[in-house]
Amino acid sequence: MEHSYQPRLLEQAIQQGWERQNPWRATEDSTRPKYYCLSMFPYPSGKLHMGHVRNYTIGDVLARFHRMKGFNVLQPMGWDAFGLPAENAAVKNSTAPAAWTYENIDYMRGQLRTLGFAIDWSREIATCRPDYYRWEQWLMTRLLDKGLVYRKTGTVNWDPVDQTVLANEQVIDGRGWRSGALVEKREIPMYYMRITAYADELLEDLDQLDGWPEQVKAMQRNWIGRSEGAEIHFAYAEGEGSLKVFTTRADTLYGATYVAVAAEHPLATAAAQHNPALAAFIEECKRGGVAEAEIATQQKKGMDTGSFVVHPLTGARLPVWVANYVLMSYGEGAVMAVPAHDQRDFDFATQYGLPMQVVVQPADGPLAEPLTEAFTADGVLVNSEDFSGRHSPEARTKMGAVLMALSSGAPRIQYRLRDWGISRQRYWGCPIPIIHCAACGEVTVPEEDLPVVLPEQVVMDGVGSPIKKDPAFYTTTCPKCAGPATRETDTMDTFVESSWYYARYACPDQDQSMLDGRANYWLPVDQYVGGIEHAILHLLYARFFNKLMRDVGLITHDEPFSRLLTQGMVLKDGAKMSKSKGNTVDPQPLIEEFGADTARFFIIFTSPPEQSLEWSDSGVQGAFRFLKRVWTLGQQLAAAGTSTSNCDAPEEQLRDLRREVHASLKQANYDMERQQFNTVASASMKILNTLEKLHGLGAGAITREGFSILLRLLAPITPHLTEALWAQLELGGPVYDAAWPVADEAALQRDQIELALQVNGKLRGSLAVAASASKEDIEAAARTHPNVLKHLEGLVVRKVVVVPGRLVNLVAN
RNA sequence: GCGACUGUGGCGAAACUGGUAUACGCACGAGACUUAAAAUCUUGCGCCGUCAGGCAUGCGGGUUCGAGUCCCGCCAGUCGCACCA
Repeated sequence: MEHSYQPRLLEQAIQQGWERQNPWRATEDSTRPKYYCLSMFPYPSGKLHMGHVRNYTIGDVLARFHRMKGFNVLQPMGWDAFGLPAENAAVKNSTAPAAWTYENIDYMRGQLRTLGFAIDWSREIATCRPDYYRWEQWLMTRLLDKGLVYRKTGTVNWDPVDQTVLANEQVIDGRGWRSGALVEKREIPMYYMRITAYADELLEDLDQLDGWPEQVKAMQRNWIGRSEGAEIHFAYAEGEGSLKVFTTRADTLYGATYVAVAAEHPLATAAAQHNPALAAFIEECKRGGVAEAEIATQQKKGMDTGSFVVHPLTGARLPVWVANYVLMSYGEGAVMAVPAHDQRDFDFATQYGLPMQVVVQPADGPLAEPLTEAFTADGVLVNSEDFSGRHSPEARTKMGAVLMALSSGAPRIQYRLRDWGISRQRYWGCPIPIIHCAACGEVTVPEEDLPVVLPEQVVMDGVGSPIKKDPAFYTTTCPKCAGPATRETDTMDTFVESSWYYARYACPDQDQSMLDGRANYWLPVDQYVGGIEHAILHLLYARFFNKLMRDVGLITHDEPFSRLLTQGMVLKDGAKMSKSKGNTVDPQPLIEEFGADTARFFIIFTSPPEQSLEWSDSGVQGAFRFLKRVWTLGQQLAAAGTSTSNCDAPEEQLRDLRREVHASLKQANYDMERQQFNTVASASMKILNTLEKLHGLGAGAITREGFSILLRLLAPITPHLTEALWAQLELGGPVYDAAWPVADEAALQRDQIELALQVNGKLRGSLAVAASASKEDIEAAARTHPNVLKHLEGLVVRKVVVVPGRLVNLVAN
């Protein structure tokens, strides 16, 4: 009597066994290579979505695979628990963000356990707990002392109706999401982290990240955006001082016909004081949000300020324009405009009838004027006094030297990367450990007073942050002078918590310091798994924090993540799953109906990890069908008992089938190493197809051998099913500790091989030859093949290409 | 707008370094078992053509004996753009 496959009961029983033995608990062990496998921790939004299931399944496959390969594996889990959605939910449901968050964590933890991940839960972290965030406050005070955190004004989205700062996602088509009011830009004081001080190192160390996808490294390089150029000073025509611009094209300096500044530039502000039209235009530029995509796609507009600056070499008076395409946040917030050699300047100059001057000609002859577009390539200089006749790169170098001699500029390296603004005017975040004292100014909270605890029993009314209205929180005394003082009421960007959690997992119970020696054992993370959407910000900030922690002496390595796997999105009907589109699939009912193993297998099988995954209910059925077949064959083998025969089958048919099993295993091992898990799942399906044939032929030992391979191959993907069958077949120990299978090379040997036969690259037949056949033998056999002879009729063979083991191609004309 | 990526049957996809395109599944067709259905099993399945054969990897070129794979130019879609996480 066969038992049917009942995943719910089976999985619960297996999980209870794991909870008793706790095999995922990791401890430092110098005798084995360590493998720290980390998946990006979730925001506790309420319940798991398919993206989480996919992310953690991929991580779990890697963790379990490496355990079977003999590594000392750590796979932790935690909660990125601060953030905006908790505040929104609190306003909507009249609950406190903390209570909502803890409830979600409890529910989602239960879901993760149901999925059977090999997680060391003793290391669980929630970033909203004071025992976690106190250490980030501690680090912040160190960084303030080192000058790596500083205060300046920054631009935010301001909702004039709700009187509140909006996140970019809360700005929809230039309007506040609740009030519908037109959003304005507003300057407020904020704290910044000096990530630009590490720009060069963040850029250069990308080269040592061999285990990262090239595309992610390329995105980070572009984001950092190092460019070599020059700073050029244009003296004000009236009054003292000069306007600084940065350019990578100093060679085009003689072609500058005007300069343009951002609306927020001091020069624009000054000029607007006695020019109402200009003031109105600047106000217009300040409308709209701060998102770069919005700014970059808006129509280019500008206005003459009426002021002039002086060209540092020619002495010409150049008009100063305000232009909305100039970004205050990049360089000096001002550009020299060279319409003939910069497309944006060309478009702007064309629109406003500003002059153009060609100063660079292409090597192959002069440009046809008037220009129809800017000539932006390097070339030979003209109309540039002493510089005429020089090539662009040479001219750039010389220009830097000449400007320096005139004190009108200097060569300079500029980054696109800006310092990281970490202040948020929100409640549900880590308090910034600073006290403002009328007498002493800005004072960091002393170490013994940390953590600055965020009160959790609050009422969210949707208007402003509770701690900004709570004297019990913000009223304090100055640590320096003991006089009355107020606490900073802004909280930190939640990217701060996620920038160092990977290190804290090594020693989550440490209450005397941020990290201890265990961090140097486990770090760097050997494999990091997460969504491609984090390719730039999170991963750059985490790399930055690693270097900060290194430089305060907490850890020794330079980079946090040795290998990175960026998993694709989960789609339904070709679109990202989202509540608004109504195309979500809840993992919970799926697991209840088919079990975690089916969900895991479907996710692994359906797409390679880095690509998007198209959800398919019938695909889930297919996965379930496959696991049922594995179960059924397992029951039959268990009933048959151990075979007395051996695997050295004399019959050719059995030898061929056994070869198929080992060939699939060999391919699967290759695919496992290159993290192409979908074809590992395919290979396991092929092996099952073959094993069913072998079982039908009564080949007991070969089938049993193949089945033990199949169970181990599937163990990382479907751990419950394989654990149960492994025990039932008495294969020894738990399958999670079984040795990873390796193909038997002897089984892969073959005497005869099939070659493809081509004439002029077209397939004309196939040829069976001895595996040992020489090129000459193969060519001779190919020339006598009837279909080949037919296609060679009237032609002379000019060349024969033999690709060993693959094909023979006769080239004839 | 800028940066990065993706595009192969009706669908998800495979083809590792250029070497027999469509493995493995899904859906669908036919059959078996069944009173029936579900489940399960067997079998067929890129397109055109009666065959011979021809045409097919988003579109247009190129390199090569040979291109899904390499190069150039387009088109479409996806992700990121600094306060969503």
